[in-house]
Amino acid sequence: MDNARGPTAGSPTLDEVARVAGVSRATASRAVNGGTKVSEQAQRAVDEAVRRLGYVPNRAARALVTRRTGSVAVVVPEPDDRIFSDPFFAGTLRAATRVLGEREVQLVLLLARPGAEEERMLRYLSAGHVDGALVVSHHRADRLAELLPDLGIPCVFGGRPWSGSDRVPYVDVDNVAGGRMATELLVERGCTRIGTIAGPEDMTAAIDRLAGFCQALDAAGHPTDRRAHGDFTEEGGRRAAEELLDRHPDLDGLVVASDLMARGALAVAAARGLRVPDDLAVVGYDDLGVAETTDPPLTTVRQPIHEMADRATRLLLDRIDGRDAGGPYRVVIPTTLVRRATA
Amino acid sequence: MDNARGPTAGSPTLDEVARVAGVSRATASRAVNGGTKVSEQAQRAVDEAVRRLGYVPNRAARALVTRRTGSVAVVVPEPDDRIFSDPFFAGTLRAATRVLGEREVQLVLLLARPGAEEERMLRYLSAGHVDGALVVSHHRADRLAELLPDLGIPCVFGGRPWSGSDRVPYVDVDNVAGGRMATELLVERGCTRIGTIAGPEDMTAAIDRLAGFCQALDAAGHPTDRRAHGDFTEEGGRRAAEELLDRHPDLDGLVVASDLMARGALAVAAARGLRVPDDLAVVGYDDLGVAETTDPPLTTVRQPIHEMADRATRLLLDRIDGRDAGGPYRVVIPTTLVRRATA
DNA sequence: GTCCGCGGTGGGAGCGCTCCCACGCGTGTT
DNA sequence: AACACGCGTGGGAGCGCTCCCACCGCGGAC
Repeated sequence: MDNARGPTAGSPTLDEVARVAGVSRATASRAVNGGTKVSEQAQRAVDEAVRRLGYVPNRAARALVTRRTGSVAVVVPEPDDRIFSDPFFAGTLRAATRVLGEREVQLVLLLARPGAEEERMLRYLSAGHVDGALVVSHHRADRLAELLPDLGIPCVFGGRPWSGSDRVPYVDVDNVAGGRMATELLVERGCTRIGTIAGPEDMTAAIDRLAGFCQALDAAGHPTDRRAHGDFTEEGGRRAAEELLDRHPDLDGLVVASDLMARGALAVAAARGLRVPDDLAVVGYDDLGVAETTDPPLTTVRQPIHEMADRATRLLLDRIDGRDAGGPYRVVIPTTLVRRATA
Repeated sequence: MDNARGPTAGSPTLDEVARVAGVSRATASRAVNGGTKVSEQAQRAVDEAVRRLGYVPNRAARALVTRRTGSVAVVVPEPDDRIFSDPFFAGTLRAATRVLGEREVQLVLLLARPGAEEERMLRYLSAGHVDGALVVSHHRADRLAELLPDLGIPCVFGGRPWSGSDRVPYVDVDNVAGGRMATELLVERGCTRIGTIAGPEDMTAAIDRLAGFCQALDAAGHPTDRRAHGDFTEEGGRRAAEELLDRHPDLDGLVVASDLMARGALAVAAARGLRVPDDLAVVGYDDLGVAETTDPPLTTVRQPIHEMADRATRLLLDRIDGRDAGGPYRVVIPTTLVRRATA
């Protein structure tokens, strides 16, 4: 890369590449863009020129004519700080970064609090500044899943959206099955008084896990009314556990909708002198780092969020490229049970 | 917004706006871009046309001629998942989003693990795909602060970089003062056997806090060798506290470099039957949500990270606009002590 | 030998925008 | 009365790229 170059001071253009390679600009363009219909000789000459000049295509110029920006938005409609500590979000962002990076696609982060910012976000998306949107939405409040399909921009949801899930493609973890598996483990273990610390009632993941819990208990003929709700934080899990154990001191099994909440519950159990798993068997949910470090190590349901986000991103890319564009599309990734010491 | 428009199916162009407003494209352009030298009448006509057509400027076309992309990168050189749970990072991202949103500047997120991805990131940054970079870097490992200034792209660091801090503008919290304040509080309280749980030795924030700790103890004539290191996590704090209390069972004051670690330490103290603050006074660091919910509520040093990130982003924008471009620039934001129950 | 077809090529238009420059007009200065 | 100068304006070039289309040469089919 010798930066001392021709007439213009800035970065080299395709014209310069063409001149150095001794071909026309059109041929240089073809060669640069994965050369079909380019002779081997021309291809080599262009490659060499690109290397020598340190040529990098000008994104803006390309976008102007192709009407593609080469960037996608990751949309987070509700960025209270909690979203960052949410491993679901973190994992999604990581996987998305990787997949998009492979394709040289930019990741534009759009955080918007409900209200004015939400509107600006919609305007932004409809203005064609990005080629597509990956939405990491969680709560009932936002109506994004209803609005986005009408904007005419390809989008995919990471996690089933609260409403509009029939109109919008999404990739989700099989939370119903996950909740069921966790509960069945306790049933098989011989627990008969099984409760749950569920997640917030306005999040689909929480609803689904609770549904799985109920399915399993119904099938076993156990009652399903031993529940408390937490907010997916450790502190929330602690509070919910206190409440639940106050109401049902005879609990012998506990399904907790997140590992963080399970850690809080474990602390409460310890404080009350309950031995885990002998007096109280506990199953968590996530397996994203926390479960291995609890005391005792937590038996839990593993969410393959990395795989999920990977799939979601690729699905989005496919839709942007016009593949798979037929109708809504959904992928549900199976969960697995990871047995450790608490059940 | 009537989308049934003239000849072209796509979004309206400036030409159409000009035609509808009855002015030339040049005048329309001036009016759209914060009209200097535009008559009030023309301005009104253009505004009206923009409104009626739902005109949104084409970013690519604008970028092509202005040589400005209207986007900046937030660079995270080391995205192990922990970065996401790091409140420092979360706060930075939030504040940056807000400031950039005001100016309609895109936030492009660049996560790169050391190695091949790092190189791609540098190539990306030097290719002019973004107008500037806000680097949220923490560890000693990355050499970004040394490499970035030579790339000819405006950049600002959030948090003092490990090396190259003389060449690069940054905004940081005054961690030395913070560590000193925390320690002085314990000294004033009458503690004489004061220890610290410091952060990782390869992070400037941790080093600085430790330096402040030593300053205060030196000034008071107390020894500074009662230390252990943690990794800023609760579990790490727990381990460090065990180690420190094993070595120095007579400790009566403890300065902890993060609230999360302090929470772990608090648990250890409780397990050992130490009353806080009577037997052991504890001061944390961060005050970003955790400190309020510990038991007892944690006295801590508040990091105004939001303000920090806000300043950093504005500084970056200034440099991009050519203001303040003279030499390295640094801002250090003061910390404040928040007294609660542990000291 | 003529003609078609096809792989490879170059010319040129044009994507939507900004900005330079020249122009016309009214006002103030000499 | 002649000139300078400001402001608001429009014409036009050109940013760097892709893609359409015409072209050229060569092989095979007739």
